[in-house]
Amino acid sequence: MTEAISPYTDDAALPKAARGTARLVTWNINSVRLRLPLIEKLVGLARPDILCLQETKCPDEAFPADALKAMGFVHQAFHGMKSYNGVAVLSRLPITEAGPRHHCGLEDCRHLAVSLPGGIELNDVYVPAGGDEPDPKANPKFKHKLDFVASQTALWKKRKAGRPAILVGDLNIAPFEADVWSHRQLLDVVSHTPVEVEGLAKMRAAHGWVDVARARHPEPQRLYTWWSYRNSDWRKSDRGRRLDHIWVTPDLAPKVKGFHILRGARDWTQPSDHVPVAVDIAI
DNA sequence: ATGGTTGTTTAACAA
Repeated sequence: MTEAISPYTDDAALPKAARGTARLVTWNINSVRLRLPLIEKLVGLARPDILCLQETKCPDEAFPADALKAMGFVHQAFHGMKSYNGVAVLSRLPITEAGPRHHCGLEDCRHLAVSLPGGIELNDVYVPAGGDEPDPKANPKFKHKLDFVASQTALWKKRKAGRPAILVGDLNIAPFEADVWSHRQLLDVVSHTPVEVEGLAKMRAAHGWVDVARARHPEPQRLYTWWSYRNSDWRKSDRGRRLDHIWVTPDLAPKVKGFHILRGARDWTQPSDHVPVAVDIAI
């Protein structure tokens, strides 16, 4: 399963999905309404069968369902709110919503679970960013982040193993040293602190999740999916982090036939600060 | 060390 080649693609270099696979793309879109043209561009380039979005920033009654149907996503599940958060699963394949939406006693639109044909459960997750101060006592947003990850851990621990499942999304944690531009300089920066990394490791272990990116591209290969808006030249400084993840249950790992980080999207007009991440699975 | 940018909504707030 290991590949020495880079999973990064710029616009022209993205291969078609392998025969007999479905292509699933996850993307923190940072406003679905503002970036509809970018979704259209992604669809033309990558032809995803399923597109999982985070940070749609859009209440359900204002969700651009018709425009996305016109792009071929006739099956949709979305769960949004005003201004913040929001997740959506857009699909060419039939989906039915199944599973919990709420965590930490909040209805803050960070998790959607759907069933795919064949009974695979797909989870679209948006973990809280956690604010600036990595101290749960001083910073309620960081506490919420840790609590949310713990809630996910409890959920996956009690879920029966053996059923094929996929978990994707913006988990807002870069778990390994090669997932950030400087391990040493980010040890105290929310997204890469030891307590978050440990929390995410527990969540992963709770269901035997396979981290697709790292299974195919082990350390020390550096992998990022997010580059801050606050760098004048993101490509030159390359101060990225791997915050967006695709996890599969062990039975699905051998069915993963392709994995791509669409880095070129960071240079599109009015880009998201996250880029799309794609996986091709024989399902 | 600090500040750097973006989106939603309109001066903060979150990321």
